[in-house]
Amino acid sequence: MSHSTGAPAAGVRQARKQRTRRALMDAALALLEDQSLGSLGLREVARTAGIAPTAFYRHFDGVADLGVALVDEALGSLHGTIRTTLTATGDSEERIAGTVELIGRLVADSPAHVLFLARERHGGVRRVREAIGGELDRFAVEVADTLAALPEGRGWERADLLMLARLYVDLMVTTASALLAAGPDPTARERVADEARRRLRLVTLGSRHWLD
Amino acid sequence: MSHSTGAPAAGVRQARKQRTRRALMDAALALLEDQSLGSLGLREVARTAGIAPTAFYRHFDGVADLGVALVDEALGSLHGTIRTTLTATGDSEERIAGTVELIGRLVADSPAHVLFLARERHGGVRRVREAIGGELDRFAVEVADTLAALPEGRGWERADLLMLARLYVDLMVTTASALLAAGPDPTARERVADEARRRLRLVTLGSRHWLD
DNA sequence: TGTACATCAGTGAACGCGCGTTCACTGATGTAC
DNA sequence: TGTACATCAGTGAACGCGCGTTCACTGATGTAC
Repeated sequence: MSHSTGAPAAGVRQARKQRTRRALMDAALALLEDQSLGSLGLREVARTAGIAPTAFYRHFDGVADLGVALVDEALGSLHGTIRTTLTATGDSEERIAGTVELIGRLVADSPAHVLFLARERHGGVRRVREAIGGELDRFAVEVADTLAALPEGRGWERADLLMLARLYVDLMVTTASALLAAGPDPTARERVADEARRRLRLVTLGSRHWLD
Repeated sequence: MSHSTGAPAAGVRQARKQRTRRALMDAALALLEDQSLGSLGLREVARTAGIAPTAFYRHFDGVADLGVALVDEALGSLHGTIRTTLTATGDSEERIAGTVELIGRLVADSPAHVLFLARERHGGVRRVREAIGGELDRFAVEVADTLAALPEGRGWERADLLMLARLYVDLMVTTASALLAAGPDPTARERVADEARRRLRLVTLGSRHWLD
């Protein structure tokens, strides 16, 4: 039986390595639920992942390096998503609701990643802090570009568009973090979402009168 | 000479204890410049403060306890200050400038405290995180009360006032943190201050049309 | 297909080190008379 | 003011422990022929 079919042949080793790497990142995310990256131990992560401490080095230089990989994973896939939401048809109230829903889904789907980002954005590990800052900056630039292409962005100076985009990004990060802090209680979550929509409404209102 | 004047008599011991406590907190603040509270060691702090590790326990239960004391110190004195700025006479543009200046002064006067707050606000030590959250909440309530008493606050619902107050608090924290990240370069600092003023202008603009 | 050799992810022992916490102590400060 | 006792901030030795990193290794997977 075992030798009958044309097996995938190559890549078994590579696939196993990927699985171990995944296990290390998942273990780290779980442990980071109640501590910060700076206090996360290499042995602790390896133990949780079920491998020997020394095998850690086959995947990462150290814990900070793993942290940077987590940043890529958490924010790398996000870029396209927000553009879709912002350019969705409908009035601004609908787009606001869509944005808050998007954040809600993000937090529901990958709570550990979101917590990690909120915690390490100003955390004690420089390389990770800078990686997050860089990603969020690039993200803000994309939002600014999207806004520039919308009718609402007509006549805006670039600096103002960037300011608005960064404000939106900060609001989104704050909302995500507040949603996490609210815990699993639906009432508390709805309260956070409601406040987030009010904030977005206020900012949208301000931007509508920016050129007055 | 040494026995001539009526010396303070009592309180020498207490004064010395206070000085050691101060030294511990200063040592911690210095060490927290490039790490987070969760990875800060008791021995490390004691060593930097110049006392034996065991003496630490005469002042704090542990590093988390010291962290809570730092939160009180950093935010406890702040409450009165912002009310003065918000109720200052002048148009909104002047009050915006005053607020950003206030934050600038705060960051210039106690950079270590501000960095500590930004870092531990979402940090890995629950007690400290909750202490900061509680202080900022109380702070937002004060801002909301102040806004309610201003002519601009007429006719606002309480929930909206609180939303606006919390938004202002978040903007201030974000600005303080961005100022720190900008480093000592005056040009970079001015760029951050400029963006902060733009943000406040936008939010003020939105609030002016909130009741339309 | 079968064989011989190369690669390399994961192992386990070993190292020196700094950690948090305990304990009995010291000696200056405080207090009662 | 002087004396005798109490308080208590800070000391220093000692403990067991988990840490990050090194090293030579194993054995399954990959490759060349």
